[in-house]
Amino acid sequence: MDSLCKPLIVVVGPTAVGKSHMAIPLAQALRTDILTADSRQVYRGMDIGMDKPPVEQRGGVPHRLIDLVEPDQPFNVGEYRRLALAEMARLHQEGRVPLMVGGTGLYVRAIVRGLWDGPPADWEYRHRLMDLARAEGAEALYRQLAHVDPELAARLHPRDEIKMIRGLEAYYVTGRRLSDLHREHGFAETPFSTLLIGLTRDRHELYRRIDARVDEQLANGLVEETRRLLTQGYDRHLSSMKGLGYRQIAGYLDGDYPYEEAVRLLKRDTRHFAKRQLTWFRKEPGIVWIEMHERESAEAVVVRLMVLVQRFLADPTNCSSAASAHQSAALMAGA
RNA sequence: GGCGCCGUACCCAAGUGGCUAAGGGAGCAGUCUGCAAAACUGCGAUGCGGCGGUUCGAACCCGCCCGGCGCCU
Repeated sequence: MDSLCKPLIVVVGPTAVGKSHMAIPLAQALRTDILTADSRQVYRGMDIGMDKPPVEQRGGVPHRLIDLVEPDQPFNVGEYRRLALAEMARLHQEGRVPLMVGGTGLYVRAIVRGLWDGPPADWEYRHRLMDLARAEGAEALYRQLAHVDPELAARLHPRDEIKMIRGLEAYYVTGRRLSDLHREHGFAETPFSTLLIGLTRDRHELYRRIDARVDEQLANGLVEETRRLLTQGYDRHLSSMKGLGYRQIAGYLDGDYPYEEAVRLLKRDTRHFAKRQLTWFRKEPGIVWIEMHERESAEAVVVRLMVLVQRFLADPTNCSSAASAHQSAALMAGA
């Protein structure tokens, strides 16, 4: 079993571009599940803010890799990858092509190009480093890192605590330099035969959609959801609560600023996020881009997606198993 | 038509004769291998409504013109 017999279809794009909307008919046609690649939808009870499509809008398509942990439980790429690989193995076993959909670039990359097989987070050690940074400033971390891994230190900004801590942690746990370990891995794995589709649209149009979606989230009860989470004891410094929506609304609920300001900040921060996603995906190799327009119907975009998918499945170098041929036929009939 | 106030970047705005025209907002560009919706980094005026003048030197003073606002007729 080499990667050539493990096809994978991935749909990426910035938030609010319309990924879910496009993915559901595609999943239906492929008779497969949607594997969400979203670092935020893994938290249970965080629905409105994380834009999980409500069950009644999922068209009967099972959504995997969401609602995995409580908001105060740690989660990370490694965990995601383990669970995602298990889901994909299952689907391949059943002769189906997994359809991954999401906006977390790192998670997608860890699936498509693999992940350095390093140690998981050592939180005890991290907290020690965080305390050090708080007491003596980030420069203290930088000095340590420059000592054990000068190459990594040279590449990081002296204020970038998170990445400096990871570098120190890797050295602490493995005794080797993270810069060496990364170089050895190089994101060079090819575990799957992948079709990577990127959805994009005009920036102004995207920003308009973001503004509109934030208004929708608020109308759907984002404030109440945030209040509920805070009441349940999930406080603002949790990684999950620092996600878009909860962070800004919690600020309002705590009296840091008025409601209107929270809304303004949420819209702005979501625009910034979408921009960063585009920056990430822009340099990710192998993405086939589909530019969406307001004037074009969702159905028309789905047809364009289907054409790419059909061509991919029909290519015998990707996978010529009977199952996928069957899927391909179903797709043709549906399109 | 007369008088007064104002005109500095996409927006707000400091500067009222002498270092390279503050600052904020918005925006743009980027980094990323186990917290990634996080975290972190970089970037706007050879120019102050326009044209002349005064001065060694003008966003700043003077004149005319253009535009905006207010009051008067």
